[in-house]
Amino acid sequence: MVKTSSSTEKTPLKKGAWSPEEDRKLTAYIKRYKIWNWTEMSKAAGLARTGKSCRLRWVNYLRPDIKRGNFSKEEEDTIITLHETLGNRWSAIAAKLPSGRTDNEVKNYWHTHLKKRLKADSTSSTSVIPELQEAGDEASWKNLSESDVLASPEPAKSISKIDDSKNTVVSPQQPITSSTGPANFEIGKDQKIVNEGINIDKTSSHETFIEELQSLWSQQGDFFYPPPDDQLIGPSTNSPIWQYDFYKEFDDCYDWVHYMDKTFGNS
DNA sequence: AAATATGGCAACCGCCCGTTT
DNA sequence: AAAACGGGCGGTTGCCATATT
Repeated sequence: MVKTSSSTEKTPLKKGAWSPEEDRKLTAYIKRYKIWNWTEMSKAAGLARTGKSCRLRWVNYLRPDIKRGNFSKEEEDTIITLHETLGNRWSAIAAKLPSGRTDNEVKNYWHTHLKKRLKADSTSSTSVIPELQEAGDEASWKNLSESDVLASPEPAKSISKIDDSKNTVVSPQQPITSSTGPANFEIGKDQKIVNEGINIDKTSSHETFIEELQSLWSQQGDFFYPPPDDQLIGPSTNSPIWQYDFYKEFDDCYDWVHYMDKTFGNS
C-alpha cells in the first residue's frame, strides 16, 4: 500500500468511498467558508483528500441543489434528444436539463439504461413513472448543526492576510483581487480600498468600515444580484464575482467581520 | 444454499484548458 | 515564453447489491 512519496511526505491521501464523517467535514467547511480553493480547503477542513476528490464529492453528491431519484420519461427523452446533437458531452447535456442532474449521473444513466432503451426502442412503450424527486443532500445541508459548522477549523493564518506586494486581499473565503472584486477594487498603498472614487480608510472605525464596505458592494451601478443562483454578477463580464449569499447580510458574515477586525485592528 | 454473473453507481484517472507565476 | 497550478470533463474502474444458476 505504498503510495507516491514524490513531493509531500505528510499523511497519505485517502482514496475510495467517503465516510459520513468526511462528508460532514466537507459540508460544514463549505457551509462556513464557501468554495475558494479545493486543495487548500481540503487541508483546512482537515480532510486527507486531494482537492479533486473533494470537488468530485461535492459536485456529484453533497451539493444541496442536486436532484436524485428516478429519471422521468421527460428527462429520458430530453437526454436522448440532446445526445443526438451533443454526443457524449455529458456536462452540456446535464446543464440543459431543468432538473439539476449532474453530468456523472446523466452519463451513468445513459450507460446503464438509455443505451438499452434505444436498442429496444421499437418494442418498448413502457413509461417510467416519475418518482418524487428529492434534492440531493439538501436535508443534511439544512440540518447540519451550528456546532458542526462552527467545528470546522479556522482557516490557516497564512491565507488570511493582506498581500500588499500583490495588491490583494486574501480572505478565508476567497481571494479578492481587482479582477475578482468590484470594479477597480484595489488596496492602495495609502491604506485605502478604492472603488470608483470611493475610498474606505482601513484605519476607520470598525462600524464605519463595515458600513462603507457594505455600501460599496451594494451599489446597483457596479453589479447586481440576480435571484436565480445567488451569485453576484459583474456588469461587464456577466460572470459570477462571488457568492452573493455570503455578502447579502452582514449578519452572516461574522467570519469576514472577524477577519476585518484582525486585519484592521478594530476589535 | 452457495457460487457465480450481472447491474448500478460512486469515484478515480488521464487529459485538456485557462490562468498565474 | 514556458512551467506550474487549479479545475472541468469524459472514459473507465471497482465495489457492492441483486439476480441467476
